[in-house]
Amino acid sequence: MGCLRGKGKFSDKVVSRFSLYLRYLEQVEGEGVYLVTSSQIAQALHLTAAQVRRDLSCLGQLGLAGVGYSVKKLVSSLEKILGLNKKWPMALVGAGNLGAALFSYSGFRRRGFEIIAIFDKDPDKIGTRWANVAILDITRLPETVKQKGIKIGVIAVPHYAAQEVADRLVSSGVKAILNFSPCKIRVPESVKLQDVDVSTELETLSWFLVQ
Amino acid sequence: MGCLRGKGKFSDKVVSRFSLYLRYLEQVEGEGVYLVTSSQIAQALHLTAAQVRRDLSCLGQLGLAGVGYSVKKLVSSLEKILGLNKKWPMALVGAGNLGAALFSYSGFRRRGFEIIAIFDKDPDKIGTRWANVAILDITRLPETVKQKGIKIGVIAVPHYAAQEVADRLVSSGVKAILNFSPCKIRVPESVKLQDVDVSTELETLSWFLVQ
DNA sequence: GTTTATTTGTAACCCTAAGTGACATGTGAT
DNA sequence: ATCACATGTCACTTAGGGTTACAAATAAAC
Repeated sequence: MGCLRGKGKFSDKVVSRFSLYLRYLEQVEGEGVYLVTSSQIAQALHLTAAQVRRDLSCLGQLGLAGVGYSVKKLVSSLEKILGLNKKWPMALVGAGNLGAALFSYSGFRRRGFEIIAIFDKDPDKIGTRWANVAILDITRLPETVKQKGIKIGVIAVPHYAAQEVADRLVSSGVKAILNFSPCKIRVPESVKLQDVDVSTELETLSWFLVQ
Repeated sequence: MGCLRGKGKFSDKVVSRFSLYLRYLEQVEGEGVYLVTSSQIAQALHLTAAQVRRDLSCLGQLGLAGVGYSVKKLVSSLEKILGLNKKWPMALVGAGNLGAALFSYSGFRRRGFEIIAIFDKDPDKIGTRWANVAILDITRLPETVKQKGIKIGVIAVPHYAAQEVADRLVSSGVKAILNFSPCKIRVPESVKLQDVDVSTELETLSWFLVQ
């Protein structure tokens, strides 16, 4: 099939491998490596060389036949296609245990992802602060999202509230949602939804163990 | 294809839908519903009725033609097949930010999953406690895992340490691993590995937004 | 008792997407 | 000029998931 050159939609699988390639390449770049071959990448990530080449061909003609790929070129191409050369302010909805966990996890920030607004509907929480981010009433979501140009929403509320929160986020203009609540929510085609369902992952493990 | 009856390995997709079915069924059970049809389940979870039936047929002949399924029966069958009628003590490796987030997230405990041992290699952390779980030196992992019969390990260390931690967990007798580090680790066939790669999920969102 | 309206369980089929193999093309070294 | 090597891509294979369709089973209606 190959990938449509330039712009276009490749599958989520390919995109998530981009993410892996980038991490590997940044690592070897840190070790002073300037050139890699598809086989080296493949071996490190447990893939086949052909697959690596086909994935990377989506980025354009970056490789040099008989030589390999410039690490620097690959890194910058991947960062660009993944949008990691930008800042991504995010809105977190749900200031419970899980929300706190996500907020305190600094792994986000490394790549330009930062929670700059927090919403809840518990009056006890509203008005308090985490670090220097105020927890606002959920009704303030639309204005805040619009004013700060937030494009990514993070849902960390109980399952019964998840769909309603998603609807609010969408109608406020959010274009991508990371959903940590353990339920299937519905969003329009134009909005990208990504689920992180740790409960289900754990239950899959548990299932495996009782077999 | 269908599912091998009684015991056997169905695909991860099916198992993760089991998890969804169970959540839905527990919800309607709480609303006092005793009987559901495959179409009702399908509608609630945005699936087709045929798929629901085929999934549920993996559990045995639980439905009654012309009537539907007993909610109670389904719930107990699903809990049994998912191993949720058991306690699952877990070992957490990595007492950093992410580890703390996971530990404090109480969503785990609801289903019998509980972190009862924490390991790190930072001398400043070793010896301190979170709630009433002591943080132990990573070298104490094998004995603890064996002694407490831990079957599930949770990896929350930086990527460069992940493979080594996985190897330690495996050689200590852990049979299932939940990996939060953003890298592909290798484990033997006999060990079940589940990845939760939030960074990659975020980067997928970011990619979508720049398209 | 018979018929009708449902609903399950499953066999057969379809179909897409994902990965692999293979090869022509291009590159640098000898 | 030749050789060894690596890329980019076409075509093929494959596996797996999902859907359609239907026979068997059940309950209600008449």
